[in-house]
Amino acid sequence: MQPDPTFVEHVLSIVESIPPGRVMTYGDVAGALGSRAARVVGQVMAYYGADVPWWRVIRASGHPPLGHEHLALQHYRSESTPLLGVDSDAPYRVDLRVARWRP
DNA sequence: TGGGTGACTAAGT
DNA sequence: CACTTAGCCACCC
Repeated sequence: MQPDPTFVEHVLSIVESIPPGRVMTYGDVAGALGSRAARVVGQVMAYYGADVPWWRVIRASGHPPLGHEHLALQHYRSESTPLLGVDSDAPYRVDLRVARWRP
């Protein structure tokens, strides 16, 4: 059961176009497709994101996908992605003001 | 055809 | 700054 690949292909294409050290929000990816289906982008990532740098796609709040915070953090430190709150015990978050990628 | 779902977002408390 | 509410849209049964 394969959904229409058009939407998925576009999502994956955009995610792959995000350079290291930069991130995009789900809403931005959806907007790049001319749609507002931010939630669908998340669903696509959950199922097809295995082969793309999914950690470069985060929420508008700067928090990484739930359940993958630790794994995402490893990638962020590896790519020198701007992080906030990493110095404290509280959950970290990406500095969208700097790391947000604008095509 | 219709209703439920979710790796979301923006606005209000 | 953290939690709640309503609105969204494509996918699935």
